[in-house]
Amino acid sequence: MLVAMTTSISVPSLRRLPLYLRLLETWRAEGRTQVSCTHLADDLGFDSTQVRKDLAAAGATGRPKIGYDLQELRDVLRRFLGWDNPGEAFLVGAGPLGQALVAYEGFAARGLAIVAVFDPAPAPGAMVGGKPVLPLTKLKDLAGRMHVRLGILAVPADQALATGQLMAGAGLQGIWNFAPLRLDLGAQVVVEQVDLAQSLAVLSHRLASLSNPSDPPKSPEPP
Amino acid sequence: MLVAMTTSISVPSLRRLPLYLRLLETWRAEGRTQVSCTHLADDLGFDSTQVRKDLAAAGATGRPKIGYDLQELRDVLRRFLGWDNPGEAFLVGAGPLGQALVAYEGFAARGLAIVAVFDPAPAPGAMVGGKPVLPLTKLKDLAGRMHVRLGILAVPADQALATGQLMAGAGLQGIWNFAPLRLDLGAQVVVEQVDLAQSLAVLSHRLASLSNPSDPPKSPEPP
DNA sequence: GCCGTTTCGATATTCTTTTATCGGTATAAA
DNA sequence: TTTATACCGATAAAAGAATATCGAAACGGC
Ligand SMILES: NC(=O)c1ccc[n+]([C@@H]2O[C@H](COP(=O)([O-])OP(=O)(O)OC[C@H]3O[C@@H](n4cnc5c(N)ncnc54)[C@H](O)[C@@H]3O)[C@@H](O)[C@H]2O)c1
Ligand SMILES: NC(=O)c1ccc[n+]([C@@H]2O[C@H](COP(=O)([O-])OP(=O)(O)OC[C@H]3O[C@@H](n4cnc5c(N)ncnc54)[C@H](O)[C@@H]3O)[C@@H](O)[C@H]2O)c1
Repeated sequence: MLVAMTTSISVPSLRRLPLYLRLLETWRAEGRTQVSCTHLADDLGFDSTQVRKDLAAAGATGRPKIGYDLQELRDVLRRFLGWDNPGEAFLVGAGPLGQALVAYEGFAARGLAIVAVFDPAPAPGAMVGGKPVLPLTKLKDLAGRMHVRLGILAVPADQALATGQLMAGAGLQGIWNFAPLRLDLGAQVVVEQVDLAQSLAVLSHRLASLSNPSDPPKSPEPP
Repeated sequence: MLVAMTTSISVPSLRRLPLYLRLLETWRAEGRTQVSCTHLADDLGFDSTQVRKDLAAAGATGRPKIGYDLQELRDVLRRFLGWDNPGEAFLVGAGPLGQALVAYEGFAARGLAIVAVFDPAPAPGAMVGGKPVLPLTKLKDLAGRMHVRLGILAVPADQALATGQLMAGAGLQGIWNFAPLRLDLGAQVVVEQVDLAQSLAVLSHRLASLSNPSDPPKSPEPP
């Protein structure tokens, strides 16, 4: 067992870990066995010290001159994120977004397996991504029997709160919420919000200030 | 014309603006005409000072005791983000995710209109979300004639760089990239990354440290 | 075996972001 | 009018994160 961490990792650091992991997978496929913070930082445009801090926060340890063992670093990061063993998840909401999520094969590498799809009143025999669509009424029973902890919420915004409460009541401990709505389900349930509007806001504003350069976001003009 | 800002808004602030805007739209539908930072902060779990700063950075101005005029605040925020007039965008990649994005009606309220869909070799007459799917070869010509500035990139990761370069070459100034890959298209093109893995990492780690509480993320125990 | 180079790990500094505090203003009730 | 209250705006302090600096360790070449 690993020694307990004294300090918690910051959210910005946490969000960078998948970027490192992705690069590691690429390099592993190319046959490399060693990596250094410098390489990771160069490739991602970060500072090498920052990368080293992030990796250290995740529990990775390297050796001077050598760097990190690629395989070991990958395993440490995956274990730290809980991506080493497949976590089973329920998808609630079989709309276009839900269908895209079920079809996405990238989740497998992130320790996520969608094991059931729910919708309020599915047509009998309805399938999404090769999986049958089950009525919401079966959610609680199945969650209990399958010991599923994670739910993906992809229902219309006006249904999201009620559906989220239903999922929490069914015993799901984490909810990945794609509805554009802040969910408060109490301290027992971990809610992570996916908000495209936030990302779009950054892009829109940069684009707007590009054509209307009253507010230069970053002017790299050497003096 | 507004007076030029001396200081740029921070990305965290920028990302919070859509949350305010969403709440404002809700309250506007309920008939409210005035809002205060306190209300916004309470509803979102933020600090009221932080909200006030964000709104000020966006150019909004309120009045003591009164708060902000809801309609005016909404307009200021939308104008600041460039969401007041519909920006036209091309969608490249008509896979499941692309189809979900085309079908999404929430973009209209964020000043985004997908006006054309592209794929490498669409079947003749192929339609997605009521729009014809055009071959990639037509992208450059159409982008020039329609003066489209924004592209949404939803192609497989191994195609993303080449496709992104194609889009940049066609004159698109902003690219909203959904492929799990860091795109570097030079300083001319604004690239905003949508990375579900980053969001999932936060959720996974919180969920993992929930069942293995060696690293309590936040322990709100009053002394 | 010695030396230069590379890279980790730790510490320190700077920058950014968040939170707290205070003063002033407008409204409504007394 | 006076007074209480709610709120904005500005300034200051604190916390947090990014960047810079330094020492130590290990490998390869001489
Ligand atoms: N489609 C996108 O690209 C996109 C982008 C960003 C955010 N979102 C958000 O994701 C959510 C889903 O998007 P969508 O386009 O698939 O929406 P949608 O409205 O087209 O489909 C929602 C699905 O949920 C089902 N549903 C309705 N009520 C339900 C309930 N109470 N419990 C379970 N299922 C229920 C519906 O039957 C439907 O199949 C929405 O909140 C949307 O705002 C979507
Ligand atoms: N589906 C999801 O839920 C999801 C989630 C996160 C990220 N993503 C990412 O979004 C992207 C698209 O996802 P998807 O599930 O729709 O992928 P997909 O592979 O199923 O579909 C991609 C589409 O792009 C088209 N395409 C292929 N090469 C192209 C090219 N050179 N130019 C233009 N179009 C091309 C294909 O014909 C196909 O229609 C992928 O990079 C994926 O990793 C998807």
